[in-house]
Amino acid sequence: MTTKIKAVYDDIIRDSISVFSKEGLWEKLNSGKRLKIKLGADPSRPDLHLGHSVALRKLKMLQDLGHEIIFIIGDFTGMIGDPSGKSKTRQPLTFEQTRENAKSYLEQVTKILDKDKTTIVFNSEWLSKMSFADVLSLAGKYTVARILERDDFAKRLAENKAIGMHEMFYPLMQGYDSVAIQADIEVGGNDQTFNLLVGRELQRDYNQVPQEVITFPLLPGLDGVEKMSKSLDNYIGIDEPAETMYEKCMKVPDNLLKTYFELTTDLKSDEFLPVTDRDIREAHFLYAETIVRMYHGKEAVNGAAERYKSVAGGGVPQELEVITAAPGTQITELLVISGLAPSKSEGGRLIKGGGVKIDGEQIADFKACLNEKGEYVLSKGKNKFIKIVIE
RNA sequence: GGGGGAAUUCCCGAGCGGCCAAAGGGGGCAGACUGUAAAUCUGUUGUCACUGACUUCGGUGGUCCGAAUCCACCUUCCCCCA
Repeated sequence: MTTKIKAVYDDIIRDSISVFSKEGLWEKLNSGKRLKIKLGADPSRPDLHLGHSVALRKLKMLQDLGHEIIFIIGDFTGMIGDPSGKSKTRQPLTFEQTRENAKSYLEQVTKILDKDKTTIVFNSEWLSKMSFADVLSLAGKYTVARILERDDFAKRLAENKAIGMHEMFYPLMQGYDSVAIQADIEVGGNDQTFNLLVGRELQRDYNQVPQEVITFPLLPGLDGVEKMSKSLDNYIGIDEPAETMYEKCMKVPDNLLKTYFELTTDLKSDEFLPVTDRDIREAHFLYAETIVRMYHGKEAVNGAAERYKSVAGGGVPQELEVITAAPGTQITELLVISGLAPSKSEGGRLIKGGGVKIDGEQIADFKACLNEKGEYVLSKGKNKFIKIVIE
């Protein structure tokens, strides 16, 4: 057992950005106790992607040592709404929505984790019951100066951007979650370091053994600039179809491929480095295969690879979404119906720009219609295809 | 509590009574080139019945033949003083 613990410990130390503290982590892992390992989760619609998988894969290792993973859904904060005031469009979530989201969260998370050793809790359970006196007592444990140390607060202050009072409570609330569930370890992305450390300090204030904090690197997105996120559409979702996954894997920027191998696959460096060094394109194929195998199984790999190669060679994929329409329908309208364009104006622009094809023939006239009955393949750009049936 | 400034299309940011669907940049999309990559170059980036019409410049109401631009009130943010 000890060698197994050592292996997990070494693995975590190697792939994490920082651990507070290493000694504490080592001790707890060897204590023989079933540890409670906390991971905070976004209450809004969760679409987990490879960025999340970095931490999840480590949690799986800890699970295999027998420990319990506790996901805390931040529904209390979710019901209040977005604090930053920047994204005003974000609607506060209802109770039902948060429960619904939690279900889909669990579904996705168990693609990596063991369902039986995973618990989901909602922080409204304890946060909503706190009295004003409780809140003040919590607030009294921290100082304004220390809260302002958090770099995004510091930055916003320096740039004369607004910071809501309640926003200052977010780190405290998140930290209090650790107190409430008596977390032994908390993991998170590197950007969460401050919040995680607040939890550690608050636990001390509430006479608990402070949790060990492990932060993992943020996976850069497919754009190679921002961190991977759903809203920036630079992600590879762990729930996506094999074909989509394969295609997206091929789009990982060359200079990030090694990082992707390291953070999101089980391949050892001596398995992928020779390939990335020799032929980066070859390495992309290896990466795509590896990822598809991890999330869809071995059987899915060939189909996805074939589809990719066929489309890359200018071919049309076999299975397409089918749209039916009446004779005489304008192509711009078909673009909108099929979701290839957000509006007919945009569809018209695409046609004028030469980006729209019917059965491989570029469309020149943006007023063109499909008049004859039959089946057509409508395509936008190089890799968006829809089958149109006119009847 | 007092005084001063600001809010523009996905983002940043120009515009300060007609020539404004609104400069420029970023980002997005498409075309060329390619490895369905990067870099580069080109086009495009409110909607529709597309050489025209309609809706947009924080909100509401007003002035004017005409308002993103002027006035009033409201909302939000920033700065200075207390």
